[in-house]
Amino acid sequence: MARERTADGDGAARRARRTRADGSRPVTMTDVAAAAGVAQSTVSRILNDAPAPISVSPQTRERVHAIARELGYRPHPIARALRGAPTMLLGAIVRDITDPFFAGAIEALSLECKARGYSVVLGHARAAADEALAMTAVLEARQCDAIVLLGDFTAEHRLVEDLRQGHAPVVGLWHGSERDRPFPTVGVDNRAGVRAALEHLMALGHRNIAYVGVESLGDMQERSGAYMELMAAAGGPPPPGYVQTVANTVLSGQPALDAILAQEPRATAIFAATDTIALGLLHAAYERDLRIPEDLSIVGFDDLPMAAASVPSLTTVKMPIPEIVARGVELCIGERAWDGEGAAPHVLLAPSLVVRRSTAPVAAR
Amino acid sequence: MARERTADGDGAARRARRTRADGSRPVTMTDVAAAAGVAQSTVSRILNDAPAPISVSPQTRERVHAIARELGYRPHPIARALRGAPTMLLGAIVRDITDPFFAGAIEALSLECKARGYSVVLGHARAAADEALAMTAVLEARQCDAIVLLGDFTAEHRLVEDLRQGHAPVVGLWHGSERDRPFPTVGVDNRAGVRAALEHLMALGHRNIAYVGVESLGDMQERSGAYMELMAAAGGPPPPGYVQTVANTVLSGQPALDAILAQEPRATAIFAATDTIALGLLHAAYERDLRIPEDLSIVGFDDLPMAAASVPSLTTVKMPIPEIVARGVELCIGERAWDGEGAAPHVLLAPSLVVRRSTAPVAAR
DNA sequence: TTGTACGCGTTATCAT
DNA sequence: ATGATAACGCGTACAA
Repeated sequence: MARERTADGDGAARRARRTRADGSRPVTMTDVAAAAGVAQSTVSRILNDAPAPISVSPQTRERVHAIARELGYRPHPIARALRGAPTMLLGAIVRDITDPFFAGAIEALSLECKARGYSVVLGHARAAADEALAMTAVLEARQCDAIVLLGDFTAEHRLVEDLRQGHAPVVGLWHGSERDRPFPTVGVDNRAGVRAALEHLMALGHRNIAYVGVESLGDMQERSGAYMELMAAAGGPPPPGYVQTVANTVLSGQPALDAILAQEPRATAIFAATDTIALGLLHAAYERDLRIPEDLSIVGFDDLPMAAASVPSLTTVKMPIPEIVARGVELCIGERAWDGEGAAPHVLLAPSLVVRRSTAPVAAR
Repeated sequence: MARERTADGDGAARRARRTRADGSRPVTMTDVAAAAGVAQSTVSRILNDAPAPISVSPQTRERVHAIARELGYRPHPIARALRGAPTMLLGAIVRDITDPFFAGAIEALSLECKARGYSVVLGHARAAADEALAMTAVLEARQCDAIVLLGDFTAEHRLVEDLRQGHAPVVGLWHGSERDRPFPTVGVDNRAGVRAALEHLMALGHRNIAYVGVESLGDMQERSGAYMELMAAAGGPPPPGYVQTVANTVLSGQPALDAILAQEPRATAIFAATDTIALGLLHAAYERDLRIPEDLSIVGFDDLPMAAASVPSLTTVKMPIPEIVARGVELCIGERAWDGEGAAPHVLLAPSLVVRRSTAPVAAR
């Protein structure tokens, strides 16, 4: 019942916020002022290092500082925020926290924010039904100074619409390449990445290159599109069975591999849309007693940390995560954030190929 | 310069908070009240579903609701919070976001919080020097209703002290098993996990079981302690070279493996303190042309998602992450949160062994 | 050099 | 059934 829930939450919070073990309550500026025998405004000025016309008696200044320390005064960020100060909070809405790729992105985001004195608030919008919650929980919150979208949310019209009506700057990372962007966007040049991967395989003599894609928008669609185009340009389009589309899980490796190997001519290499898929393929191949790279070459995309330590280590397209995150953060809370004038910027960063041990020249038959 | 930084942040925030593309400002209750021709307090009551003696004219109620919707009114969480409402924010301080284990924990935490209507604020305290920052950034913030420590922070005295002086309930997950806990703690029964792993190996005939530990406190120390004890109890203590202590990275696998294999009698199995280490060992063994599990059995700890998809899949001790997180959350923001009376609860959950394909009977010589 | 007073957007307690 | 009003903790013009 709504009533009960409210009462409960309120009570718990009140207890948490206003009392502690010894029954005391948080020390406010007023408390410090009273103890020091000065006005609250004086305390405010002293503790904030006198912004405007510097003027404080060294004596009272020292006294106030001492008392504040002694009383264990701590500023109340919420009161500050209410006054218009930045909350130093950056909201991150991520489609799937489970995805190790986004885990890495969150890590990078957290680091970048930390360097700027910001903290990260996490939110999800996994299922479509969750839009509302994500919206009300994090976004509706004008308590974030800015919001970063991690992944492609172009299909979440409601969320995007809500965001643009909000009052915080928004930036989308890996948010696909739609035409009319309501906010700045930073992503990777998928086409360049796919080209690098395919050229690498072709230089090794591979012609029968299959593809395992992921059922999603944005990046994933761009990658499969680039694969189709580049394959068509280099000797004709691949047979239909060469293209598999699966969920982005390591477990998808097995069915995808089975389907591809059932196809003639037999593929000598597989390009996976993500490292997660590629690692799943490695595992599936092992379970089938297929040797990598002797019997089959595999290339991934992302360069997850695990890609360097798999068996065998994975040749992959390295995603410039830190750079993308840095650009994105700069665009929403940086000194040169987008001012909302004109078209929203769309930054595309270049990936690079990392050759490891999951690829080899095509076997002489 | 402090001055410049303040001015900058303030300006950006003011711009972000108070204006948007069309130059308008957020719609407040006062705005709605004015438009509806009623008092602001009336709007408050209506929009909050009349907490006390229910009494609102259906007409005005409907009108206010309509106008609020039309104007796009959204409550201001900060103002609410200032009034004592819970922020519905839970602070998570994690030692190392890079660690996939904690990434999984954060995921679980995020899910658990979401179910309760909370959002997660991320903070780190990687290096000791960062304590202060973590403190001021997230904690100093009474803006969190509660704080969850992810990992062992017993050595961070300053942080812990700061926390206990704070006004938000704190709970430590995987926080080690020190004596005097200033706050509730939830963790895993490391000894039981180690025992399960070693008994599994011994049942397979292994006697020469080496150990790769991680240089850290809490859980890691408990695991190495349990290993030493259990080995001693089952046939005498292992030779010194059998115990390696490394950083918790996949890259640590190679040096650890080299060191262990240089030891006589040659180990037939290795127990790794974490899956990250175990996966690194898998990789290192592959690079050395060692077959797993034929030449060497390997057991990990944690059961990371990747453990099921490695080559070969990894036998490991499954960490009950969701359960631990759920208990922890319950202890700080749940209905039955610790009331601060008496000793802080210390909950220990049991892990379970997951047998996969990285372990096999010791080879007949 | 320091104190007074007001407002940020809410909620809650009085009156009416 | 609804309107005025006082906090919440802080920053800051303005007055002294």
